[in-house]
Amino acid sequence: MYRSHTCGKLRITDLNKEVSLAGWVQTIRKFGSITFIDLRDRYGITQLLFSESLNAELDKNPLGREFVLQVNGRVNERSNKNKNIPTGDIEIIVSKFTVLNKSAVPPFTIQDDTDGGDDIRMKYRFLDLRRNAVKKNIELRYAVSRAARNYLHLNNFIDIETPFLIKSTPEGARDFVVPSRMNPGEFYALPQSPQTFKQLLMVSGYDRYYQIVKCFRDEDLRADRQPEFTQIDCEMAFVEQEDILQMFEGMVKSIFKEVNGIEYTEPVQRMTWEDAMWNYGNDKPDIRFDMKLTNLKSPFKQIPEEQQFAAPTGFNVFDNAETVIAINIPGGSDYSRKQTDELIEWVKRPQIGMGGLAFIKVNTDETLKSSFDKFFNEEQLRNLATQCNAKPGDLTLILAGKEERTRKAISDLRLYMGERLGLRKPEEFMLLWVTDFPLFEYDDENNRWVARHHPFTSPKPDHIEVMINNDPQIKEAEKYLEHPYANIKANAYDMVLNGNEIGGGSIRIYQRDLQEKMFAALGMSKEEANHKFGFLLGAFEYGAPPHGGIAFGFDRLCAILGGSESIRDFIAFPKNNSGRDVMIDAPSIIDNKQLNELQIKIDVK
RNA sequence: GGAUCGGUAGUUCAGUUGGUUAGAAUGCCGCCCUGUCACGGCGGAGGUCGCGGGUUCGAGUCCCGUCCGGUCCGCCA
Repeated sequence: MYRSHTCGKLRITDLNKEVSLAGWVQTIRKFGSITFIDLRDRYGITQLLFSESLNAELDKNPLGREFVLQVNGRVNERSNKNKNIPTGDIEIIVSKFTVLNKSAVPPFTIQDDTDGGDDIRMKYRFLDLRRNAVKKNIELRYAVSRAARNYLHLNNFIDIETPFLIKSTPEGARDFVVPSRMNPGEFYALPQSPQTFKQLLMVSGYDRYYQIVKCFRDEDLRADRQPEFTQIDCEMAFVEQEDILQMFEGMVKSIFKEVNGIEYTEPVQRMTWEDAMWNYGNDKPDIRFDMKLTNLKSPFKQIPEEQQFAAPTGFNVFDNAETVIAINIPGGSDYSRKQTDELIEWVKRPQIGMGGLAFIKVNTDETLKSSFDKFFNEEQLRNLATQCNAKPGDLTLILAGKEERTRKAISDLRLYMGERLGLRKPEEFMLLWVTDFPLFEYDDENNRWVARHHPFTSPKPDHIEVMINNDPQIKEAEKYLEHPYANIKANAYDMVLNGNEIGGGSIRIYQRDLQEKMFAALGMSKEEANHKFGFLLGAFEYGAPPHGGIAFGFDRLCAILGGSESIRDFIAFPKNNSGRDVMIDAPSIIDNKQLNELQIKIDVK
């Protein structure tokens, strides 16, 4: 037996017990005739005391950090207690020790506050995982998984595995492909999600399915995006949108409670996509703080008469712009020239890409100062400020330009200012359902309409006719906002947590003819649709029930619950920005024998 | 595909206007220490300044290229 207890277990109540422990050497503190060693395992740290003959023996067999050590000894009360650790009242007086394995000097310190940078820690991820900071993330991930499974199990969902080697259907993201040796020249694709399989399971009568499952997308990465990532993938039959929203806000609340101890009792707020875009410039608004936008001019939506841009013409930046949007910063009037200049530089960065930023200060004495004073008289300025809800002491920021870019920029600016004002409190969690997404969006690059969510999403019943009766082909990309398709809404919904999309889903199409019309609307020929999705269309002929579902980004959810921006911290063995695993050095070249078997020739430029 | 920041000791970083022998902290090694827990004290070793080219009397520092890493845009749900 290697150990009777773990290194986190023993307390003052275990005094004088004969115990054995095994673990890794965290630190060695030598004092000539006695030596303290902190022994670490997954559960904690216990102090070992080597004295007299044992200490002499240590001198003959010097230990190092991260050596694997097994000891026998007696639990002793410390003369100087350490209040910082749970085992701090006791120590083990060692009577026998065995070095189970040596360790090379680790390239960085295995401590909460390590000296290692990201690069070296990823290369030696197996050592990084020994650190508390990483370990608690991995444990949190397991807690989230457990909470989700418990909830879903209690609600009659069953976990069914679906295949990883499937057919490539390049809609949306790029597929990872896998060559088939037995079928030369042919390839499997790794699933971007188990979408069609879970729909087939609904046809099969498994009316509540879930899976915590790896998905794969061959797209460029970010701090919150990995090529392989995990989803909590769910589907239900005989449900309407409302059933799904209820069921899954229940799940997320249950995860909050079990993982973070948060009682989220109030119902999750709802917002249509159009309102989200209009008021926040963003389809995943952070509603922990208000600061709604004031739309002064926009082709996106008809602005009601009473809210229309009251400012007169004369300032060409506003006059020439497609869109003018303002945001009011409470208490911002004391911003100095330097600070407003900084904001202007901030929006001019390539990532934001605006030409500039206009502002009006409403000073506490109600005098006005704007960056475009010379174009307007005081009354006009005051009207504009009032229209933006600016009160004495406020600063109103105004962006003008092309609709899409301006809306995105002001949304980014809103988040940036919220951050600066400390309104994005990390300890606060605010959920939101965004509903009624557009069914289609226009792909400028390929000049065609594509499914915003995916092609299995059902249109709002009122919009089916518009979809069927209009030709998707349009010639001028500029006109897409006026195309009837631009206004078709989907039975689709996203769950948003603190400005992050954590889940998204839809009520699906379950009739063959409507699904065929959907494919046609996306510019797919009958043959193409049959070739790609014939199995699904066929299944819909055999009693497909109404169904819908949702998928949660598991890694991201864990990261947010753990208070981190980066999902890499919550994945045991993540990949870097270029999709590489720097520890095992993948991907890598394969040898000619393998290539020959696959009948593949490499032609790298 | 694009933008941007970085690469100097095992590690994290500093290195001024281009100028003698490239520094600090930490880690590592040795000696001393009976109550430490970020132990302490003394001493020591440790560098192809990512790589290649250029400018210059002289390059860690300036220029060009390239590789690697971080962040973001495009892309992706």
